[in-house]
Amino acid sequence: MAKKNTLKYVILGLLRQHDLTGYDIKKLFSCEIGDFWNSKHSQIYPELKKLEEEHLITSRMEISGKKLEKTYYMIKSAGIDALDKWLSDPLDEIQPTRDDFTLKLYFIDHRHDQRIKNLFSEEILRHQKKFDYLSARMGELFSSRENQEQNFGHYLILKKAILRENTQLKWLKDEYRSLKNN
Amino acid sequence: MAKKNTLKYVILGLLRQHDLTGYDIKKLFSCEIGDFWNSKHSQIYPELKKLEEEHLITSRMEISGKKLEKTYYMIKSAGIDALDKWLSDPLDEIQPTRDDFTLKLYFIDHRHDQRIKNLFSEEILRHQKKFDYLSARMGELFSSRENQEQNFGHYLILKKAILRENTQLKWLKDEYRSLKNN
DNA sequence: ACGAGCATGTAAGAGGTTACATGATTAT
DNA sequence: ATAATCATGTAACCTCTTACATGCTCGT
Repeated sequence: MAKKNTLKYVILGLLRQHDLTGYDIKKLFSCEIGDFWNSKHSQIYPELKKLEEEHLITSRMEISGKKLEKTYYMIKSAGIDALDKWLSDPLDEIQPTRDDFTLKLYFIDHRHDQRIKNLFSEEILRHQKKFDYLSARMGELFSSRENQEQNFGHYLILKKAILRENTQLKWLKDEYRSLKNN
Repeated sequence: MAKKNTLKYVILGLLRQHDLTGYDIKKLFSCEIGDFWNSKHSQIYPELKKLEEEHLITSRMEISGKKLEKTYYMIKSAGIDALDKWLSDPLDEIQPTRDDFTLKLYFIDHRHDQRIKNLFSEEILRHQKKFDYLSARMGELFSSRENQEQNFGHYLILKKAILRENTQLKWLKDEYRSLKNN
């Protein structure tokens, strides 16, 4: 997973839409963007400084209240170029999921091992929660046809994520049911 | 992704099935296990030594041919205990996919951007290849009911992976078609 | 006044990739 | 013979998480 600096392009992509502070970027990762990317603030702030040194973005200071300094970052044309270049690069190899449900399940050999049922019930809860969240966001963001056209990529990936969760939940529930009928 | 040392448990899980060399483990990551885990040999060999120092595994030497030394690792009972404990631990939070197709798509706003079509056609090829591979493995490994029962977890995760690829491919092809009808 | 959240940063160390390195075996 | 693959290892470097650290603002 190391060595690609994808965070760089995630930041550039977000900054192309709006000027943002590091804190704003962090918050975006806890909403539906969190479905496909996440980074801690301790990684975001240094990366922003690095991008500024590379002249891909600039910053401006704003004072909020009496003295709280907020640093807004803005993309520069070199940043847009770098982003566009990345978007046109061929895709990498598909990465392994590294999902711990799958991993653990793989190492349980016997159908009647109780731990399989435990894994499934935990996994169903996790994915139900995610499915509900994503569905709600779809309603909030893209109930109008206009919004779908305006942020078409975002609309597509949200649709894809919901389909994924839906399919997986259905499968999990089916298998869980047949596990109970031993 | 840092900080969980999942590789440790992957290795323990594999060694519980058979004694293996580091090279064997690496090879397993390029077959269907690669769908959910991968590590380079430069990470595997040191990890094996670390696990041996922790007394979770031991090793034995074998000579292949005239002088090629192969180090087979074997799991110890402390290793089995560690593995079992991990299997019973609650699952982590769902991790973001960090998949670059999704990421790139998110940053393309306009329906008519040519790059969307490029992304989809690349992605379709990637997943078609994966789907074909996984389906073939399913046929090889689990055509008999007996094998399904013997490695039940493996059977389930392979089934899950195939369902995932199938659903995704269908979605990709549908969207691709409607993109072409602008 | 106080607590929740806003806002930004650094340091240490674990996890992971790339590149460098070497030598043996097997199939053609 | 020679190329592909078997087999093992280290060093440098990047990515990412965890933990430590600090101060401000807004709502109640």
